[in-house]
Amino acid sequence: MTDSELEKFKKVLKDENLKLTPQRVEVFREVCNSDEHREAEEIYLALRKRDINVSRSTVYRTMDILYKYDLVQRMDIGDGKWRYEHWLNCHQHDHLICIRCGTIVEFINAQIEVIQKDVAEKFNYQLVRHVHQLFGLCKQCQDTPVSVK
Amino acid sequence: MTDSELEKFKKVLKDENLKLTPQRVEVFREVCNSDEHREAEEIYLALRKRDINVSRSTVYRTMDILYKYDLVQRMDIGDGKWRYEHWLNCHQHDHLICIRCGTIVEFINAQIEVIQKDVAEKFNYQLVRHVHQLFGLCKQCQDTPVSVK
DNA sequence: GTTCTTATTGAGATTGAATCTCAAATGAGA
DNA sequence: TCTCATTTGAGATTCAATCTCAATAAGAAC
Repeated sequence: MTDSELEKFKKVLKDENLKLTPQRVEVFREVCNSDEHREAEEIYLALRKRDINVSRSTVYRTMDILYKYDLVQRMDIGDGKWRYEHWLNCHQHDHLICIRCGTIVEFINAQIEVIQKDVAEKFNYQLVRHVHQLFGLCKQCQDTPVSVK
Repeated sequence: MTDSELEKFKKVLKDENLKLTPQRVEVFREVCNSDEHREAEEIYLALRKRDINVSRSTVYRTMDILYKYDLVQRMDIGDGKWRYEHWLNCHQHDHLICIRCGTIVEFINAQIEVIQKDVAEKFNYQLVRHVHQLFGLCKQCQDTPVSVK
């Protein structure tokens, strides 16, 4: 987490009449300092591991704020849990997800964006956001035999 | 539900050593006779409305079977509930979803399929399935002012 | 620095979709 | 018709997420 990132967060809190608390800063720091796509629980555990005491409730609540004000992005891969990633550079991207090991890779494709706009226009929908996820087996999982117990 | 659809279902049950019960047939009939994208609970309530007594448990369990053997398709639009649609014609399609009224429209775009394959190949992923959802406002919701309470 | 007000925190309770449990009922092969 | 493994139904359980509320703390005013 750079100073400018922290400043951005402070500005959001100020603008929204939310208080700058050590807990909120620590949650934001934890999210900024990782490129993974993590669940709230994982972020909570990572904080505990660093001996930072923030309750589960506060992690969930802070993630809501970060998401609402576009400081994090979140995704749902169909298992009932939100995964969060920092959104500091804010470049739109989609995801490739390994169905065996769970590895998540980001990809960008300009063509698809154009087609999406065309499709929405064709159906008279005013496009707001999209979810585009490719599920498959990553190279490593293709090459690893499934263990039989 | 046509006779041939019922036969297909019977064949699946037979092949998988599952029993043909009236409850299973009624759940399958209910799903076949609607083009909506419904939750298990909605399917359960639709059955009750027709005075067909099938428990929630059985609806959930039957949907699992139908999904597993490709007799229905299901989707997750991020609200924690599976929506099911019959899969009798089995043509792959994606969805446009209105974020205000919930209307779901299907679309097909051959170009996107090609790009998806390219992306997966580029990252050495063996593509298995994908989720592609466009969220926005449908024409009617664009034209309807939001009521203020 | 002190006071005051209001937002925030933490712990545990609650929610809701989905799954699990187990006794009773039932399909379907012999 | 008999037998037995499968299925059903009702309620209990799971689990991520949200809610509740008393105690705590931020930060504005002085």
